[in-house]
Amino acid sequence: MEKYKRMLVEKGIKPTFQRIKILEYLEKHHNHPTVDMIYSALYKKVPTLSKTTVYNTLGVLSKHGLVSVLSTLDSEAHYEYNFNSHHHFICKVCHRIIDIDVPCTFRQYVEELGHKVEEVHGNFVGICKDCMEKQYE
Amino acid sequence: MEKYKRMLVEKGIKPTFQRIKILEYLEKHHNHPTVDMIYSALYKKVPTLSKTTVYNTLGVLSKHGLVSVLSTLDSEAHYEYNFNSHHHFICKVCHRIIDIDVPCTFRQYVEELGHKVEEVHGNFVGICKDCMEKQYE
DNA sequence: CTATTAATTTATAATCAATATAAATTAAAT
DNA sequence: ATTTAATTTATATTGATTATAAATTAATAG
Repeated sequence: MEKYKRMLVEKGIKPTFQRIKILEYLEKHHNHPTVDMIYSALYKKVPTLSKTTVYNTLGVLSKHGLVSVLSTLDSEAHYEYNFNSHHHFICKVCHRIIDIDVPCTFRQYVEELGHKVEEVHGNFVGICKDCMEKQYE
Repeated sequence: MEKYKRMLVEKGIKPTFQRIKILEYLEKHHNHPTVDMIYSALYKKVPTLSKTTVYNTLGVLSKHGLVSVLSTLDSEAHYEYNFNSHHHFICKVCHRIIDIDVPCTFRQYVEELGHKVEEVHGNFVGICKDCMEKQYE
């Protein structure tokens, strides 16, 4: 709790119970959750929680760079804790999102074109290893 | 017209007037349009066109690999004609999507992890050159 | 410690892109 | 020319997100 409270205060965000719990959830679960997943998971521990608060909090956290919104083609937005820069593999079969730890090699090139790059989103879309293997069982 | 008709027939898609016009629009306009943009542009020439048809057609075309859906954080989906593989720069200020002609260097690495890669989406998000220059005028 | 003020949370309603449905139209094939 | 199947269209519905306003909570001053 204290850890997350400090992180929020450092960014100038009022550390409410709900915000602490949502930030904690995202830091501990690297499952790229949707609003609904976060809400369902925290509802047990924070029974008064409302979905609007999850939306609001994710907005605040991402505005301050603590979390990122992923660029997926899913109808629901997926979020992740901003622990380091990496790419994603999105499986068309099981819909899992898998972290791919490669750096972006073109950021500087794009900056040299005159654009200011603030975020890099790299997605590989296809069929993940597990689903490929299941096809041949 | 004939060119687009042939492309559709080759893919086994029935070449209706609406589909030909939508494919033609996408091949000629590299503005990464939304459904609404396509509908508004074609409405003049195809007055009976309905938005549902634009949705359906884009679904058919992307299923057959003629067009791609972009991974943006926008509420509306953006489409593009599949002329070659490239990345995108998305401007937070003017919301333009700019083609960035760089290849993806990690596709093979991801394949080696055991995942089957079918699409690669690379997005740089930030402030484009034009908007950066306008800030200092 | 209490009261005041401002911010946050919550419940509810509204929005809007996308999809589902079914009737009307068109195209393909005999 | 007729039948059949596919496509288009109009309409209704869905569902994620946002807007609004009331209730609650947190921060601050007295």
